[in-house]
Amino acid sequence: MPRQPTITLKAIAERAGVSSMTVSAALSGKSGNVLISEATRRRVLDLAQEMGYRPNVAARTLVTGRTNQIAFWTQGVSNPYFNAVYHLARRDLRHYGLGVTLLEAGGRSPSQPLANVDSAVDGVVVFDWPNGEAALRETLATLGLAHLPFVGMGCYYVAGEADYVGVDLAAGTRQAVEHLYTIGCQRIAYVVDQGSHYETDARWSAYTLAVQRAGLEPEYIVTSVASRASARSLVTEYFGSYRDDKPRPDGLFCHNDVIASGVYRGLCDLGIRVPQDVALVGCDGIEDIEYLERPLSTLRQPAEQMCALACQFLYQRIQNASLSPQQIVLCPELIVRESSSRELDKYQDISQRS
Amino acid sequence: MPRQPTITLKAIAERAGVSSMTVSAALSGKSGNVLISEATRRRVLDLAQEMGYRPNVAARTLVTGRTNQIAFWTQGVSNPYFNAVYHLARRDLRHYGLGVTLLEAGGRSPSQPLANVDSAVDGVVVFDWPNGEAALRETLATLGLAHLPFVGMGCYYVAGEADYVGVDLAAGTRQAVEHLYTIGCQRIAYVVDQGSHYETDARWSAYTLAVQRAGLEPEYIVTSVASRASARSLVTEYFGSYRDDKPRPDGLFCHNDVIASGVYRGLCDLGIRVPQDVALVGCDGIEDIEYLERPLSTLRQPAEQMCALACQFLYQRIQNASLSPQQIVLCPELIVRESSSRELDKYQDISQRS
DNA sequence: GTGAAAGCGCTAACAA
DNA sequence: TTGTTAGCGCTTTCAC
Repeated sequence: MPRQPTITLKAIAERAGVSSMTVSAALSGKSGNVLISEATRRRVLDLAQEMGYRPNVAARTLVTGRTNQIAFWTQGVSNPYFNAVYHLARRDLRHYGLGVTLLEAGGRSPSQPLANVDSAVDGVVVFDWPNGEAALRETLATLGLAHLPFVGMGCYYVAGEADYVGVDLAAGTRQAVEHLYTIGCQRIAYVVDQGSHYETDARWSAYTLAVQRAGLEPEYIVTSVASRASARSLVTEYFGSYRDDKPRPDGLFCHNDVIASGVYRGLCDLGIRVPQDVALVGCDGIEDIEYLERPLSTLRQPAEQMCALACQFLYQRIQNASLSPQQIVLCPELIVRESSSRELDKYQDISQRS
Repeated sequence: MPRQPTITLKAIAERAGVSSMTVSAALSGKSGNVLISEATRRRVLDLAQEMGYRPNVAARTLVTGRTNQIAFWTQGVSNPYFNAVYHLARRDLRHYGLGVTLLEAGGRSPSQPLANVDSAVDGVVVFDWPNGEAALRETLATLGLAHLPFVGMGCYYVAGEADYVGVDLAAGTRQAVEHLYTIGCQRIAYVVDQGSHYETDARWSAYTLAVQRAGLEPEYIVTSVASRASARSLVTEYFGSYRDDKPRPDGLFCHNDVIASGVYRGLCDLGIRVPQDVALVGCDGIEDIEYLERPLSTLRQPAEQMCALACQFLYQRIQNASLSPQQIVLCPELIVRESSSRELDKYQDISQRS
């Protein structure tokens, strides 16, 4: 690789007739005990501009020990909600001058990615990590990163020593179930995928409780993976096997919106009407479920606020490791759209228009 | 920041009773002229494992001049198709031991991001860059990165000296238009956003030509931005203002699937039936348009193959800068779904079922 | 205000 | 097969 003629501090220093240290100080605008005269600063700045100087990040990192890179640690990458959150966090971190490296933790332990190509980072944003703080710290320790600042973010959170921004899906789920009950659903099921460790999920327990409190029987519809296709075929199978004389769910709360949209399609396949025959509520708040012929209700997570706070917490901790833990829990918002609207008559009309 | 006790090569060397250079060679498995005995190698490897050694990437980069990081350069980040492509490329590059830094070029010149926090990279994947190779090289030169290897990828490509993997949307667009014509559309319009420099876009010109060749009049429906919301409101306005006695488009080819799904929703709003009243074809092949009540036809881009080839080309160029340019053009695939199906009778039935 | 010297952790060259 | 030396480009410390 033809390494192109690198413009170093020294090169600028020579042309400016000063030492390379002076150039460094001038460029970095140090307000420490080192002061550079306005004249030299200008001269150096102009020269750097003119010569097209670009600092060597590796050299700087080597001596300062700071990379200005943050790892964004996630379980999976194939969900629109993840992408929305990821890009929000990227933007927030950029405001702090921090770049982002995406870390996809295959299974429960992301040791592989962290240990690999991914360059060193100054901190980690841990998104929707379901295994608790202890396990997280242990994993980090295994990687020799015990002291690496991190912030938890998302719907899994437990009180601990770490900074986190939680989202209280239990409260939201309760709301969603009550909503379904209120509009008249008598058999409310929960659609979830196996991979979601769903027995320890706040949605699962909150759903179970809420349904029981309403005097109904919980019913779990479990698909193998959290994909649209999988949810669709599951629904076709599950609902397709019902006879007319047997009761079937008339309200579905879905673990997330991707599942919900697969479920919706599955119901379409069977000619089951939403919301008249089955009402549907998803979770997350991804954009595309709003654009279905029958827009889906959802439990919208406060992604913007969550990211903003988490990035702020992390930035502050990087600046000052001895800060006391910052922990906050946000609430999702139940967005009621046509898929679970009580004004059934209205939709009866519309569905007959064609 | 309490810098934790770093495990360096030297530390391992001392414990192993060898020089740090030996350790370096043993760990990197050098097959060059430097050979390490199997015994020392084992000892060093075990020790490194035991002490939890993690190489200092910055130091390595400083001396080798290689970061093993690739910049993924894109125009915008808010499109599901982009996300799909991005993650595909990430995976492909990881196979080559390369990490990825996402570079979002705000306007036409991404100088800002490249010059900023983003660490140095060994190469660039340029995705759907509409401004041509010359402009690209110029931009790189401005940044002092004239010799940085890059590969172009996507639907904008022109013959030149650079490696690229193109997608021939002109051919695909022709197919799409002909398809719409074949199923009986007599007034086929093109829905596009202003930001897409659409007059220089292959889709635009191919659409225009194909429509004219069919003896029809081109009609451009132009929205301000490429968002679902914008497309939806545009359609509501555009079609809402038509009287029954005036002809209106009965076939729409959309610049991309995001626009298509907004258009679809807008048509729903107006009670216009798809495909009976208006047939719809999008472009890209994002997943969620397959899950609408009326799945959308689309011009599916060969994202997997495109990414695989582009990453391969880039990797090879990084290894060997003097390779002759590798250029290839792939074809999109027209996927016909219900939104433009000719079996209108069938859908007539379905739409009356409720 | 500025400069000189040292060194971050690693690898490339050469010598042994 | 292994060790020695040098240096990547930058910042930090301390002396001037």
